[in-house]
Amino acid sequence: MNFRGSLPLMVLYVLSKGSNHGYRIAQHIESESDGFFNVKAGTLYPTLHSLEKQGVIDSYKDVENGREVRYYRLTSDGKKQLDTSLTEWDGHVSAVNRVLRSLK
Amino acid sequence: MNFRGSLPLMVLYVLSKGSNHGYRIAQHIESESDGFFNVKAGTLYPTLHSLEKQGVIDSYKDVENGREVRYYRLTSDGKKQLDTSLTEWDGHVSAVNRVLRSLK
DNA sequence: ATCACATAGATAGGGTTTCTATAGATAGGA
DNA sequence: TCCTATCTATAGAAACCCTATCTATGTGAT
Repeated sequence: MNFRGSLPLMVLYVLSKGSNHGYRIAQHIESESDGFFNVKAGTLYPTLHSLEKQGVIDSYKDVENGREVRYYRLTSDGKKQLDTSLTEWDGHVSAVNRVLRSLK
Repeated sequence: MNFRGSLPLMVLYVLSKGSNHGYRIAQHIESESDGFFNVKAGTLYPTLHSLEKQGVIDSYKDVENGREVRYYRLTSDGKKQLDTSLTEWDGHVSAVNRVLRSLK
């Protein structure tokens, strides 16, 4: 798929709009990107575990349609991290685009 | 530095404007990105070697100011690859941005 | 009732990318 | 002569992301 490091950023962003569980986060990223991203379970869950380990998200179990699911929630560190990551993403995109417009 | 996979794209782009040697490619990317990117030798040369192995660039030795330097040149496969990579980069950026504008 | 599919979560193992660190050589200016 | 900029290169490791595989439950169709 090649997320180029943008998956954690998108996950943090989605969670900043409300706690959610893995499967739904993946679906949301897929639908909002118009199918550009295909978030596989094997990519998503290690990413969620890593973000939790970093302390930018935490999790709790809840019941959804009679089934136990794990909800993820942005921590206050996660909010700061999201701001930083958004700025870094914009900086990266505009830097690449400057190079790709050079030498015209 | 975290190039997020954009270094090969920028290298191919720079070479599409004319053959060049490693050190100059790095300098160009650094200056045109206004210093956002710091292209270390240990990142650049493995990338160049990898692109050459893929056949999208080739190289030859030349003399520059009385010194032997290795020039890199885009192959015809490299031109196609550059087009593909540019399209993919634009697609990726707009897909991420769609997700980052969602749930507003 | 049972079969298929969507939902939900997880890990193993590997490949690619990028990093830091290190090495070596030459040209030009002080 | 020595220092700095130029120029190329590899080793080793960390980070990131992939595919593949596994388990389990709820729901709708047949």
